[in-house]
Amino acid sequence: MSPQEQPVKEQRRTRQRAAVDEVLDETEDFISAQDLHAILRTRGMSVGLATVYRTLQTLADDGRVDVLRTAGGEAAYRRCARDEHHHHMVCRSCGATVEIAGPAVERWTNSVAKEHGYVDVSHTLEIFGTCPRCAAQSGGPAGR
Amino acid sequence: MSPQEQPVKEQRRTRQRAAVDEVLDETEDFISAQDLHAILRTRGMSVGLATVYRTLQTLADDGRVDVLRTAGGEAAYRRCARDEHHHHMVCRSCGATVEIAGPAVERWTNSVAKEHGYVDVSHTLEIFGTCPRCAAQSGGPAGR
DNA sequence: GACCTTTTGACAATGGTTGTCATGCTACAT
DNA sequence: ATGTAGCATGACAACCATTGTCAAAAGGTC
Repeated sequence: MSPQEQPVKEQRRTRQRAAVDEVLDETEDFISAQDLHAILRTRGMSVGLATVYRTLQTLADDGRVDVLRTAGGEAAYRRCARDEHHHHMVCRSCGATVEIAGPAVERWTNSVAKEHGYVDVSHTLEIFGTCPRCAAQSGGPAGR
Repeated sequence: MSPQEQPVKEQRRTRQRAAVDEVLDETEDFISAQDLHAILRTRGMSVGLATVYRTLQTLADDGRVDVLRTAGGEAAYRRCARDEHHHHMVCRSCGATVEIAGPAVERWTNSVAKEHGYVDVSHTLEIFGTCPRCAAQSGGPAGR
């Protein structure tokens, strides 16, 4: 309902944005602005921290990357493979991410919203767990 | 699986904790540590900000309050009415909160997790929208 | 190349949250 | 009631992610 279709404001192509884009392309899992900045530094491509923040924010606003708040309150970004709305299941130890679509959940949230008269609803849903690989490593039984 | 049942560490009862508890009891919606601290000040019950943070954190650790990260990354707390796992639908403008239980969602997340071999899963789900009252006020049609 | 805008970057500023540590208070034993 | 031990408190500094500032640099155009 009312999906303000701003055709994504035209932007200039700069070395810095290309660099951020590149890292996002190569990175499978969620990454924080700070980490991304650190990686750029490592590669010798010096980009201002503020610029990284601005670039990621712009990408997020345009829906070209997914944003996720970690438990610590930091923002993490990730290039989304699919355009439609979807969610993520993230591994607590290695960060491996699985994109998941849940039509059922979408329907459910909508019905709940309608039931209570809420309009213009959105929602966030993230699943955290331990992926098979990490589970296998850190000892099967004897949790910790 | 391994629900580390720490019987809630015994704690001393202090004036400050009682004060925080009281505010939580009276507050229907999510409230940030800062706001809670401000309220205490208003009432003349001076409690250190650090103490408010510590108290809320402890309560959250013990599962006696729900924690929610706002879009801005701030933590908001709320006494949960029900003990079992549940979610919230929060109004963007007035903060009115509805507690909702979604057995279907729980089952869905579990099946998704199992499907991908993830174990020890947890999840966060929050719904944001505009409650009927606020929707009525801020003009029906002509969004903004 | 000249020109106008957008973008960048270094750094300050902000704002929430946590750490520090001397002092205060609770709980419990005397 | 008094003493005692140790957790709790509070004032403030320290942190850390993020945002604001603004002059200098780069992109796009003519």
